[in-house]
Amino acid sequence: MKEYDHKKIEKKWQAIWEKKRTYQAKDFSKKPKYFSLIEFPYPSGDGLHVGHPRPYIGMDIISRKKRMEGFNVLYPIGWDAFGLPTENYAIKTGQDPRVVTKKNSNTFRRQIKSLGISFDWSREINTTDPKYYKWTQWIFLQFLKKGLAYKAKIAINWCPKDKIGLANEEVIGGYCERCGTPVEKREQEQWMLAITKYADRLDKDLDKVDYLPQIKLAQRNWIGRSEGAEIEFKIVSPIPGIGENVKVFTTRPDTIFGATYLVLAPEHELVQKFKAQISNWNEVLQYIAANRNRTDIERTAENKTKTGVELKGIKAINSATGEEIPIWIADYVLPHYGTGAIMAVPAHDERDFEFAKKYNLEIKQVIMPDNLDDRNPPHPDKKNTNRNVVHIILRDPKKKTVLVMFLKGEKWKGNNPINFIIGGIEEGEKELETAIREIKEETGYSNVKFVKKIPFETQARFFAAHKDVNRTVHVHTLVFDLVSPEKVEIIEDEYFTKDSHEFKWIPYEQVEDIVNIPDDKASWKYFLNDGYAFTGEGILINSGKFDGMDSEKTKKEIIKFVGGKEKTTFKLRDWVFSRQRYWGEPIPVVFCPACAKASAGKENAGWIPVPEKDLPVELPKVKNYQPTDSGKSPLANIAKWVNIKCPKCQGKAKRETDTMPNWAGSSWYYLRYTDPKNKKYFADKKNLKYWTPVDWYNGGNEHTTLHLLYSRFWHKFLFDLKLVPTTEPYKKRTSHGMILGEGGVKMSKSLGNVINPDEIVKTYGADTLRIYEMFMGPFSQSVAWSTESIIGARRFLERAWNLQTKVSKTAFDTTLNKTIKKVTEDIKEMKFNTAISTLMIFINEVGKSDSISQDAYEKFLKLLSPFAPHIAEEIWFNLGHKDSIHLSSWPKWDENLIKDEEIKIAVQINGKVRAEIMIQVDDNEEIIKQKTLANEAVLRYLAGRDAKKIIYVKNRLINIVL
RNA sequence: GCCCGAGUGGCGGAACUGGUAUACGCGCACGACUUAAAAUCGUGUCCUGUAAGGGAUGUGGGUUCGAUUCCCACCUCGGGCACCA
Repeated sequence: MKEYDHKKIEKKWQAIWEKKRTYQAKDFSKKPKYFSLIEFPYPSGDGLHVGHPRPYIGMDIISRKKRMEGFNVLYPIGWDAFGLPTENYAIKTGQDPRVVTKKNSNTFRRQIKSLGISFDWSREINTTDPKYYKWTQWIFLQFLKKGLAYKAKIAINWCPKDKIGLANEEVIGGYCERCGTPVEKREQEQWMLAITKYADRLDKDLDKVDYLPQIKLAQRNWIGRSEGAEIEFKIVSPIPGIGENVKVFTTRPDTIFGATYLVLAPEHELVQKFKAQISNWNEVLQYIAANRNRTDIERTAENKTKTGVELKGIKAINSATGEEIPIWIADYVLPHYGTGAIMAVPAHDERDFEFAKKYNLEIKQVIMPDNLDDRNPPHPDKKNTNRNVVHIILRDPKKKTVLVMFLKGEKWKGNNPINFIIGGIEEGEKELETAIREIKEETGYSNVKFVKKIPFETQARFFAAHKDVNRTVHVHTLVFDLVSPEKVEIIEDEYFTKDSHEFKWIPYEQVEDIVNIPDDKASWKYFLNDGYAFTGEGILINSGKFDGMDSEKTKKEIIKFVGGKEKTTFKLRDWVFSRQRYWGEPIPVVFCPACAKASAGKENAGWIPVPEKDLPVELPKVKNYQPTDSGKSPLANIAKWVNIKCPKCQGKAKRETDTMPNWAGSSWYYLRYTDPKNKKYFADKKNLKYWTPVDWYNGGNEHTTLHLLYSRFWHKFLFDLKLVPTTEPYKKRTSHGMILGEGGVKMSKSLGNVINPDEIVKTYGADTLRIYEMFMGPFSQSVAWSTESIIGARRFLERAWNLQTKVSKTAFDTTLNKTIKKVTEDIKEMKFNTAISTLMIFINEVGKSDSISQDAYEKFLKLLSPFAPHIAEEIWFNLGHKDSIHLSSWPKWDENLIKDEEIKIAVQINGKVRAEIMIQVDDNEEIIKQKTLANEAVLRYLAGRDAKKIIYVKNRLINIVL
């Protein structure tokens, strides 16, 4: 037998597979189809690093297994090649990005091919190929036709020195990434895609797909559905002027009685409308200006303190109470979310609370928490009673202690309440009177001083054991200071005796831990922190006819009461689809001034689509790739290209010089794979029908909100045009973890810790690299690279290779069948690391014997083949086969052969393992108990004691409790 | 600040649905083969203790006969998002 020579073997089989088209997907087949997809790479100038292939290998294993299970598998690849890095390289070196892209993708292709991944290379696509981007442009025209593409003024990041718009990624801490100049905001006309029109469906249809739960959650958070109401508030002014209403959006209409002021975004149109009525207009203007010029640096430096200015001279009317409330502008209210205006409810919203504290605005509680005391919950069969009560925080200000009451007695069943001084408010009595009376009667202290009432009331429900009734109480908390310690005599009654209570002075810092009823915990916290916003649901107070009702259940009624309407809003914003850059798909429209005049006032007036027959609008060659001084794409400099006849009126017109973002080409690429060479359609309907949806899409976590959402949006749009057969593009989505550099830091050129797979392939072979990358850790998590550890993967393959000298009889039935089962199931769940360790265990087992039967060896090779395709194929042919192992059938296991007859189980005493015994599988409990109690070690531990309890877990362990 | 993920030997990691923690691999130590080295093969390898035993899954509590796994609080690391009414 020859030595294992990975260099020879791997090159040889790669050539043969390519020649025989082993991995080509066939359009239409009797076999069931399977479409597996990875995110196609961006061919950067740095070439491949070892992190790139991890997902490709993972999905390769899935795809290869699916092929062996009889599926017609489509596993394609291409290049997502438009975008910034190549363009910046072009600007720096003056090289044509087309040339650079070609060079880079050639390198990538060579490197990926050297790994033996079963891509169908005959379907390779490239987003920068005019034959491809013709269809990207075509889809854009469909958006335009349906009114989902529109122009809008949008603030962009602008570097005043480079005179260039910057991507968020190029802004580092508020400064331009390349020249360090502070970045400014600048308004620019941009093409937008109305993804928000699909927000609802993008959210709801997540129910239909099989994505990892974190991925669904991330998408849902990004879309940010929120149910609430739009409510109008009237604006009034002593100076007669325009009568206006302002619409606010709120998710908490139930708190409207507590709306003590109104806040508009500084950009809100009504601010300008009331210019004449606003008496501090200069101050307002200053605030607006400061806010507009504020760059990201200043915002971060500002440390989140909220700022704002009152619009003096105008007021709003709270639609629920009819009271006049002040109006403010503040930048914590965003112009593009909801209606750009809010009703502020400081008692029940954290931001409003912070703002109200800072500017001394009224804070009015309208919801109190409904505290169910779960230590002493109401009894279902006891009488319910209602009471108003005062709780008294009696402080000794000199000693910094508080008087706390410990209830004693058997009736509480160990759940004795520990609380402040409590007293029921009698008919006709004031809170303050009750408090003073109770202090005197219960504690004897007669010289106390009222400090304040805590403006936070609560409701409590509990079983009052001392009176044998259920109570629902409305709690008012008052604070008193002890002036001097003299006492009068305590008044005892039926319930209040010296034996039923004990009072202790407790230091401030211990109060929170000692007091054990929720109301006192809450009011103490409120007292200590000088208030906080209670944002939960509860019982309405100070809310007119709604008092006493449940806040959650009353929302709809309150909306009706104030004449508002229910409304759902989303965080998701429309997609800015223009870039003033060279290296992207030209947006296929022209601007015609004559047509603009004719259709003035209409949306997109003057913007005429390029006729579909004239697509693609090819990207012309330019001399200079730098954007123009005015911030336009370098395309604007090519008069010959820009000036064109209007396709509609034949008048003088100019081409749009904006290009598309690089998310465009990747929003539909998976569709092109089904029919990559079609000249008439982006893909034939028959092909789409057969191949879509993608059965399994694996990609990076960083793409879960942008790319994944954008492509779902495009797909749904195409579905609405009846151009694709499914509502969702991807049935299943998983994600992989990054490969980090040695020591767990990110691999990057600047750190000099990038590992090039070429080196590894040369030294150890592609199969070794594949095994190592799949073995190093769980596929979904980041793992640090370790060149030192690769050798283990190589040794494993060599052992598998060396078995060729041992082929004869030994069958390894049990081990083999266990291995088949485990590997089959692990691959399905992407547990590649444990699948490989199972294969290693098998090899170790066989290594102990002199021989292995050909049948067992072949089954093992089949299991190995998705992971290490070259070596498996080579041995397979050495064993006499004439057809590829990769087209053979996946082995099945026999459940009967897996079962052991005799097994070892653990014997625990009080939960600790003290011995092991051998049993026959499925022995009954009696036999096992006998065996256990006969065991020497067990007897030693029992030392004559009897077992209180014996727990037997079938075929696993027996636990004796003493 | 909010959301998500993670924390287990010297290192990467394993552990089904709550049931013998540390599989598999790296490294290390010893042994065999060799003139020698490398490679290979074999044995050992959580900590502590002579042993019996005791202690370990980020920390502290809880539930349970039994917790890496479930609950509560906290700490650390990684990723994402920035005031979303």
